[in-house]
Amino acid sequence: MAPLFALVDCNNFYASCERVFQPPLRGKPVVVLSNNDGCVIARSNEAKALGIEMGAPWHLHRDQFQKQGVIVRSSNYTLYGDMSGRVMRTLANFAPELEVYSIDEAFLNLSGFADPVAHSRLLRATVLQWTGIPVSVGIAPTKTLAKVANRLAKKSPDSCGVMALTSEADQVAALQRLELTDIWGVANRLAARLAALGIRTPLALRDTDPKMIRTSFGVVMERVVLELRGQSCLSLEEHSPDKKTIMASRSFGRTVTEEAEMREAVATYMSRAAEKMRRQGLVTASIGVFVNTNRFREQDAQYYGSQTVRLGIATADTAKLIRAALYGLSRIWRPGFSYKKAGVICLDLHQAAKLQGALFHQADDPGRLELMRLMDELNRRYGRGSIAFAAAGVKKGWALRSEHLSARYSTNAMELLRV
DNA sequence: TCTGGGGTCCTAGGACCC
DNA sequence: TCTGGGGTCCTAGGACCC
Repeated sequence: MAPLFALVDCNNFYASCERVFQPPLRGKPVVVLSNNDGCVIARSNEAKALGIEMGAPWHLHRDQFQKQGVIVRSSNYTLYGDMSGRVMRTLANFAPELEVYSIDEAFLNLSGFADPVAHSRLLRATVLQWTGIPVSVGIAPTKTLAKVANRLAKKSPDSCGVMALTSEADQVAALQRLELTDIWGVANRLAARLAALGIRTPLALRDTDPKMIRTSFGVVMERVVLELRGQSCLSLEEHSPDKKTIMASRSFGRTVTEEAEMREAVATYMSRAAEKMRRQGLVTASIGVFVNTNRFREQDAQYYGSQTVRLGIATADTAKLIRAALYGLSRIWRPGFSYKKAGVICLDLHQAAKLQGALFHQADDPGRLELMRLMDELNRRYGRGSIAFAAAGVKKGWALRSEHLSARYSTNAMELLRV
């Protein structure tokens, strides 16, 4: 069956969430600000009409907003996460397969539906009724074209929030109404490089030889071209894969100059990240710590420090991770700078459940420590990659100790050592 | 004698997304 | 004084192995 995707996108999501709980905000220009009330991260249509840009720093616009009667809200991510869940659960009633793409977007598989437009109108009305959130729907044979359709559904008042691009003629007409940077996967840098080759519009990109694009821009851009032509390269991903990294970072409301204060901040971020990690059933054997100064203050001395710390044993234990993070911080801390931001990243995440031997949870057990010592000895004596363990597809030292220290392999370890 | 070439791993950096 | 917080994927190049 020919693929047919619908992209459902919540309109001005954070601003719409605020309105659900404060109906008087309806019809008024509303903006939502980032952490520390730094900059604008969501705008109602009325705010957009006033020319307020995404990312506009609040401190530069505070007076203007006041004059224009713009209503300003600090962000409330718990609320938005909860509202997102309600929207997604509602959408799940409208398609056999659903991919939650972001907090405010989902792809639906509508292939085989007799009247996808009517279906999407019903979907739209239901989501509004059940959650109070207005959405737009774009329908097309590829995800990239569904994105295009969605954008046009938002732009065209007469579409009533649903736009389908099923025929090639419709697709061509739609692409003519957009800029290159409106295309999913094309931002300023790539648009500039494309323009240098004379490719200045979405239609021109669509009509460029994909092989040539692949040579000059790589496989990602080649897929964009094919998808614009109606050839589906990106499939629906129903099950979101495990995270590969987890980050916790913040900009400070004011600058930090004392190491003690920075240590406190890093410890807080680390415990936050560890919490996230445990909630997702993951562990890490490697974390990154970074600090940096305020890049907007060009008159200040700039510094960006980062350090990766390997733990040896994968864990989600907050205390162990904090110790490691503070060690990392001590390596990169330089006195004399005004720090603006810091954070930690959990790298190379693994599912705790898949790690055999429960080594990670009982690393203090003498028997297990002995086995680990044996494994280290093996590594030293035979070299990495030369023993049976490596043949099992083990990539890293710590993984060798973790994933393959089951009963089966530990027996082999003893035998190898006797040789 | 023949001094190649494929494969993997790691890191850094670039580009994109919401 | 004041400018967000997350993520993903790809590529290039060097080290190393066989």
